[in-house]
Amino acid sequence: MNLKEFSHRIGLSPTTVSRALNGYPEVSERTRRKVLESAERLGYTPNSRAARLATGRAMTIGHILPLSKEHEMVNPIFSDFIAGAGEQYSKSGYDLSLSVVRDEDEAEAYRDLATRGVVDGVVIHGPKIEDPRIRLLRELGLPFVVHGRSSRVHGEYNWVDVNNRRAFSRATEFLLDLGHRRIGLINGLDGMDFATRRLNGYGDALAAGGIARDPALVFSGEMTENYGFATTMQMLDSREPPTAILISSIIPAMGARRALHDLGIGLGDEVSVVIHDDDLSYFRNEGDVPIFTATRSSVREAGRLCADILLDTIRGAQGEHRHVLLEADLTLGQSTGPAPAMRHLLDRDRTGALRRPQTLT
Amino acid sequence: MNLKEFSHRIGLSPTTVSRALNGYPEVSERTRRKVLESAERLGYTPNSRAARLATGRAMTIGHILPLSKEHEMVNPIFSDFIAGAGEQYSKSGYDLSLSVVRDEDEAEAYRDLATRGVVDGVVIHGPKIEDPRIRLLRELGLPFVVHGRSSRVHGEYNWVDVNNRRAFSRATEFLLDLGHRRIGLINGLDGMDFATRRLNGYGDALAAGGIARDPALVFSGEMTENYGFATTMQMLDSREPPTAILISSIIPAMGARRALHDLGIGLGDEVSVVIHDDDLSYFRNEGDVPIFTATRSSVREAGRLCADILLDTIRGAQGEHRHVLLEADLTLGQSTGPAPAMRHLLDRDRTGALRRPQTLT
DNA sequence: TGAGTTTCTCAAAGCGCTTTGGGTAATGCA
DNA sequence: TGCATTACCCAAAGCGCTTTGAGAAACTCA
Repeated sequence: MNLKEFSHRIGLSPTTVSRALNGYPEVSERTRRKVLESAERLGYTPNSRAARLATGRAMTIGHILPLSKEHEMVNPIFSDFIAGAGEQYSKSGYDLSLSVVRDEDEAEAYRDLATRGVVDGVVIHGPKIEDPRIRLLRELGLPFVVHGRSSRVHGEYNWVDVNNRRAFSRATEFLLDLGHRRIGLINGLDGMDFATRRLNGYGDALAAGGIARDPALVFSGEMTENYGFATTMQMLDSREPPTAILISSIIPAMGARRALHDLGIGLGDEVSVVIHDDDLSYFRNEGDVPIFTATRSSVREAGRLCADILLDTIRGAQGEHRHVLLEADLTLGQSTGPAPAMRHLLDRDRTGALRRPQTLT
Repeated sequence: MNLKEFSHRIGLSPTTVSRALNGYPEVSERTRRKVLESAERLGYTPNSRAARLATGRAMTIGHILPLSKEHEMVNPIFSDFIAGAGEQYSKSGYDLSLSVVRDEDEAEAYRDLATRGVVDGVVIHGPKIEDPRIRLLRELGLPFVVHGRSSRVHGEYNWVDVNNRRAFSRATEFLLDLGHRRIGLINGLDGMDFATRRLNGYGDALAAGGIARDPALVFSGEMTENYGFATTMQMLDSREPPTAILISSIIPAMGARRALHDLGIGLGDEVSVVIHDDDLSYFRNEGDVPIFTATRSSVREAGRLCADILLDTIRGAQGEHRHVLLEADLTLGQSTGPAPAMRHLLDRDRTGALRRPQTLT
């Protein structure tokens, strides 16, 4: 049923019905109630395609998911972020459009969304240093918000980010305080802005502690379980293995744990691990004492915040740009302990003795 | 720039331009080429909002992601499925619309998509036994495809599913052949169709092997890492622990492995594990010898297939329904070995001796 | 060359909504 | 009661495309 027929049936003009449905003040409350109720009863819902053409608004937010040919990876945090953002869109009557494209087509995809007029704004995921998408979207005049930030980009833009530098410097400091001197870093892909900030945070703390950075202890790569396994193996197999490792996500941390177990090295005992925990719904680092000591920041919450900011921007809060910098809290888990100071003097115990919950506070 | 202006600029009528762009035969190849090239040069792209209204097609496929209040979980396979499906949509010029809703609002969400006319078809995720969504979509007359199947639903519909029953009976048989007699099952949520089929496959094989099913060895729940950990702990802590465990996904399998390690029980040695592996991009069960023995079926491929079928249906292949039943291949990994036949006679070795790669074939 | 075909092009009528710019009925006030 | 307000309601003109029905131009072929 369309508006014409519906309004005719209930004895009103299309104008009045449209106004009633869209909350315009020119219609009496009594009429509005009547219209709403009749719509419910007769099962009338306005056709969005027509409304979108008439208003010029798409009532849709775009997200682009680029897949590279080499590592055909979907970022595991993507689904939780989307869940958070999508929740907010629904509340505001917006739809979410997801475009899956090859990464070399990404710029074209944004351009396409803009000129086809199918979205009112977009979210930029996984910004790199000096990310070209920001400039592109400015040119296109399409509202956007960045999940993360992009260093070396001039000018203001909307973003929601975790204080990655601070989180990783804190985590490193914490390990230093425990007496660790050789600390590994299993980081995200090189060039990703967040990875750079984390590396800087790690560097800050080491420098403050008067410790030279050892390139052999720093890794960057796609954050898979196997990546965590392989890098941990490599580090521990070296002449001077670390006594502690920082890991950028819980997924490679699972791999790191596997490596430790395979080598019969006690986690939180012989080797300490601190992770960054995005609080993924299917992979919670929880329990009375969480498995991992972690800097935590919910990516789903970040999704909600991004959505709110973007919707505000679209609804006319022109001019000023909005930023949210989330501080990650450091939560103590079972994966950290004092550095085994005498370790290099002892024969390594490879029986994989049971790790006991820590009593540190 | 709109069609009117563009066509005027290049000295043609809007009709001709539209036909040229949409591949109608009434326009000469020379003209078409000229139009396409001019569009490229002048940066003209048709406004999709207008096209959608005019054609009555939304050129969009809907996916609904329900979140329940209790376990606010996003299925970890969701992103990979979407990546597969989205790839196909892009190729065919379709958009993907994702609605995040509370699960009690799910039916309403489908109804809404249909009456608002914003999608041409939808994909049903995670069907339950006798899933009401199938009937609803039939009533709404909205084309759909189910990722999975729904038992006890009458009549035909499009679906793509893994042969879960066969996969799990094979996996169970495999364990029986290795001499295991007490086999646990860590399954998906009760009521999910796939979980039921897997349970049946497990039951089939046990029955064929003349083994009684022990309820204490069967678990169902949301497939998180912690769930795998907790259930494994519980089983192994019992009077008669299993010597082998079947696990419905690699995520709880990570938890199971953690439990085994915490207890100092050798994986693939004292306790064998077979998983179902959805071949998630960030969680590959790979290596020369994969970590886990697994029944594998790529969920991303399932996404592609669902998309293809749905697009075909929308483009008019009326009448016959299409089904794809994927067979999962059983790949041997390091997590299985012969049942420790004498195990109950011996004092359990809790030193967590290093597991060595198996030589089984 | 001219009739019959084929090829290309066009004007105009929708698609189903929103929104402008009046109009009419109801209300308030003297 | 009469006039000015206010509260409602309506007809009609878009939004930018697609598509129909028909006309003009360009070819055939004898």
